Amino acid sequence: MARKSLVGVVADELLDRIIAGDFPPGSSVPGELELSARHEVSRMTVREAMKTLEAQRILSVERGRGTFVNPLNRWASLEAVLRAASEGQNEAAASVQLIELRRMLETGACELAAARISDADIQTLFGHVAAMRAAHEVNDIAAFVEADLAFHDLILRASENVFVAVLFAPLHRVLEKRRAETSAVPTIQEHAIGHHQNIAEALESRDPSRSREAMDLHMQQTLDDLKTLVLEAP
Amino acid sequence: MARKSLVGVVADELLDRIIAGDFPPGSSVPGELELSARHEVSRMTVREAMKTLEAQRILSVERGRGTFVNPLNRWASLEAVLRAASEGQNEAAASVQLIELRRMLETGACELAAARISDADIQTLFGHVAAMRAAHEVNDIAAFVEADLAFHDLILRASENVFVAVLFAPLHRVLEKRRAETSAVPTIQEHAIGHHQNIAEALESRDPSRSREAMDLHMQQTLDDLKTLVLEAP
DNA sequence: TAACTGTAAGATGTCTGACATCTAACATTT
DNA sequence: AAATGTTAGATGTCAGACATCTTACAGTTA
Repeated sequence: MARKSLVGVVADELLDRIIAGDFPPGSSVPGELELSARHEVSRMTVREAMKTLEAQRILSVERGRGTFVNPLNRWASLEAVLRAASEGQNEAAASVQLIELRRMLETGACELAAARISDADIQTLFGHVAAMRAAHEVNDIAAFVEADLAFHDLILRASENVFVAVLFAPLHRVLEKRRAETSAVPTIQEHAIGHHQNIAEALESRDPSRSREAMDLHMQQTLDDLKTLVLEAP
Repeated sequence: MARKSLVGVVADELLDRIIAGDFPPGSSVPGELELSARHEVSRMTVREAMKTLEAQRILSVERGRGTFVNPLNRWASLEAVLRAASEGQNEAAASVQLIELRRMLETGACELAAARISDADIQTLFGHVAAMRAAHEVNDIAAFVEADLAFHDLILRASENVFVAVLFAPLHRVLEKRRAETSAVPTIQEHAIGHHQNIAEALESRDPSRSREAMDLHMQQTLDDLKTLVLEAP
């Protein structure tokens, strides 16, 4: 594990304090000098930390006046918004909203892919499904998850829409660990295999709306799985 | 207009050179010292510029080794990806892909909103449609666009999904000016009014799939309008 | 020969202190 | 009362220095 630089630590701590409500949106954060004293680093280090938060539109720096916290809906970092939205008892709600978002992007990408995916890629999709079946047989969770991710990634790429991939990347990072958990349940694995098979067949038929529907059912199942897991968790 | 700081200028110029292909993905950018000489600024200014690009996942800085350009699909900034994707003759394709993305988010949000929007908000929606009609009568383009944007923003908020709003914000900024152009055509205004009316009525019926369909038709029309405009443009 | 080790070059990480410039509030002058 | 000057405090930029990490290479040793 890479040790974090001081800049990263300061940026994290500052973001934590913002999320904790120490500096509500619209208010100003302490001056660079005060922060450098607070965190026991030089002013330049504080400035670099600020720059990273400014690039994510979390802070607005105004020369001569100070540095201000932007309202949450202007933040450009999905991870930061997730941290803020997961505060308190909102973690479950945030998880559901993330799946909702994923559903929009994946069903949309699947609909586009139906008209654009190559024959070779379709065969690869069936290959991934076969790999999922094989992994399920021998109870190899890691291999199962890998084939699962490859399946979805391929559809994303087959949509030939760069921006979808860009917006999906942070979502992918956030949902990664949760997917490993859900995929550990054998019953859920079987459901997933069936859904993936349906999606691949729908894409093979080149029918956009059927493809979208197939992916939508899969997403609905994922959402249901998450809800039962969240509800059952102590 | 605010004059840009040196940091912003250096970051922009560096991003320009990256997009121009001077430093392809995977390769390293010149060292901080070399860049500070090239742009005639201090090393600290270069470092702060790098930090902004690193926060957008455009660059990866590795201590002791150098600074490297990430592949485009890891970039977290929609604006930067748009600039890169619009290079050469790809601008039209990029515009189409942006609309495709907008379609996914707006239809998804509309579907969610159908089950969550309040009665008061629905009345406000009809109010916005009325405002669009009034603006159309007197040919007030600015007022028309304002009501149009307010209509869509309200649906986004009514979806009660924070992350959708976060992802949509940069899209909004990018598409803002284009919408002003398309909204200037009277025929397109009439089309838009009809579609908005349908969307509001669909939401009023609380039918998610009907609401999604109504928004989808609107997005389809927007895409068609864009295509004819792009094709007709000299 | 092969493996280990020390050295040095080059890169980023951080610090210190200084000066420049912008903003806002206050004091002064007209 | 309005215009102007002053000042405090904030961010913007600079210069130079030292620390630390990575890599390559030469030299040493088994």
